Amino acid sequence: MPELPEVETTRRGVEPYSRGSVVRQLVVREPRLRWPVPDDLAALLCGQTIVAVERRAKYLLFRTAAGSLIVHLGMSGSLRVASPTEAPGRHDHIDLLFEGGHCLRYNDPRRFGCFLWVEPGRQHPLLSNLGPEPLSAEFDGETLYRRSRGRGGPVKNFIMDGKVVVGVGNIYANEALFLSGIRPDRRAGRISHCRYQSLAENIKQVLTSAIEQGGTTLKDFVGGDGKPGYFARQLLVYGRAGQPCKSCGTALRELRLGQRSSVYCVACQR
DNA sequence: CGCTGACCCTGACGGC
DNA sequence: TGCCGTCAGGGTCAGC
Repeated sequence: MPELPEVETTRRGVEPYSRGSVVRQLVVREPRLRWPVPDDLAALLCGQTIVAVERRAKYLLFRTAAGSLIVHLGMSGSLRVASPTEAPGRHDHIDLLFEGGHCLRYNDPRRFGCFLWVEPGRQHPLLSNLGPEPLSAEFDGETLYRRSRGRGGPVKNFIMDGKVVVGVGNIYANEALFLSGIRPDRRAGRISHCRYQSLAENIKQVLTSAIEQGGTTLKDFVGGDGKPGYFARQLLVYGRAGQPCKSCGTALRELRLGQRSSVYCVACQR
């Protein structure tokens, strides 16, 4: 489920229920996530006040004076506000219970996500070596151009490389490349500065508008079914192989790059 | 260092 | 109805 907009939507959704609250209990029903949930995580968290909920790449960071809880939603994870009286369902692996009775419930069928801990002032290995945030000023066409020189792999893999820029998942990589008229299999090192300028702008654009759309369904998401605004999105190429290009009508083609499906228009993208 | 492919896991879907 | 292969929005890691 989660690409960066979903994670940011989740952050905004859970923040009002977490910040300023004291953790009463952590209930781990299934510790076998991408990495095992640390045995002492509950002990470390209990009694701590969440002072901030931040996001770095697709990681959520729950800050406390004693350290930070790191949450990743993986491919199929979600975090929502639940009532502790509500019986946990299938794949509801973890509950974070607060003083005052509310609860954040983590569901993850595929268990590619993680719940980890990092000491204050220290950098978790998973978070070191991450590239710039796509919506920050330090990410631009220049960044992409410079880092792409000498690289022979497909541009789509390049922009999905977390060391280059974080948070560009498969959906938005496809969408941004379409908007910039760049074929996903073009060699990264052979694309002009000018086209990278356009690509960086479109990455920002597509992520920003997706976050805004996520925001429109925020209320339902937090209180209810745990589905952010994914279905409200209008996608131009992702998931539309064989269907006509919305710009020129040519049937969209699909190819696989790095085991991930890539959809593009042979006429609009070069 | 850059790139490729295997792998982690469950569930949905299409073909037979 | 069931079985089987394929695919799914994440990312790490080993090996070349």
